[in-house]
Amino acid sequence: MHQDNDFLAIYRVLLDEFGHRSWWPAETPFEVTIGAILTQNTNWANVEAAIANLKAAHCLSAQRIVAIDLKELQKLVRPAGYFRQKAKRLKILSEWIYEKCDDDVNLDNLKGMTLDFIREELLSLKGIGPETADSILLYALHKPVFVVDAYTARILGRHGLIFPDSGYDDIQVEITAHLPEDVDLFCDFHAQFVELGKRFCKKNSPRCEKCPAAVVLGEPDLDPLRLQNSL
DNA sequence: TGCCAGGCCGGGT
DNA sequence: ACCCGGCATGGC
Repeated sequence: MHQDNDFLAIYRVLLDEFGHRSWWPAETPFEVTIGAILTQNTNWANVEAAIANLKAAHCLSAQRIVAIDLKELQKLVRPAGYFRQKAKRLKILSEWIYEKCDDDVNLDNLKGMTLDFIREELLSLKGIGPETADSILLYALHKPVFVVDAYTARILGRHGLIFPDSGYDDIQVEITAHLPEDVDLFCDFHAQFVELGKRFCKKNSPRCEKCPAAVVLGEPDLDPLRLQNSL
């Protein structure tokens, strides 16, 4: 389907194009987890406004999220959209964290647990799916999981590096099978995908003009029928 | 103005 | 096992 080093080749091109992203804007592991919920299907600029509200209300710890009145929490996270759902999801996640962690901001107890255990626990919580769980695992707890998001799937799909009907787990397996298990690489590579997506691979853009990935992958093939036939 | 953004859930086939 | 509607705000 592709050369074994395609993914690393893409990474090198993106790294050269955008530089190290040293990504996920947050000051603490708990703030990462908050952001992972708030950014679900939502522009990061809106998430920033919600986090600023939470910060002003001193709600950037699990204990404070657990304690705050639900209606008040809804008001704080409103700019992030889906505010009723997200307020509930923040409560559920914070209750789980508060029960597991002595330090409800740095989450050191979680860092000592195995990746698979935490992932299963997170996925059992209502409102946490694979991407949110993996974002927490990678960016808050520094566990080696590759985060697959809409940009990643779209970019790889348009370049024919994954099958059109690939699901989240399929894509994750495909990527990690061709990369060294390296937390820093996983962090930066995912950030590069997002940067590339924002600039060149939006949902309804008919063609990725000047897409840097085309240097190693060739021109993107956006015709679904042709793509189907070629696989 | 409508479309999109760093998803996930629940109910129906 | 898929497919789909609902969830919601703010920026271009």
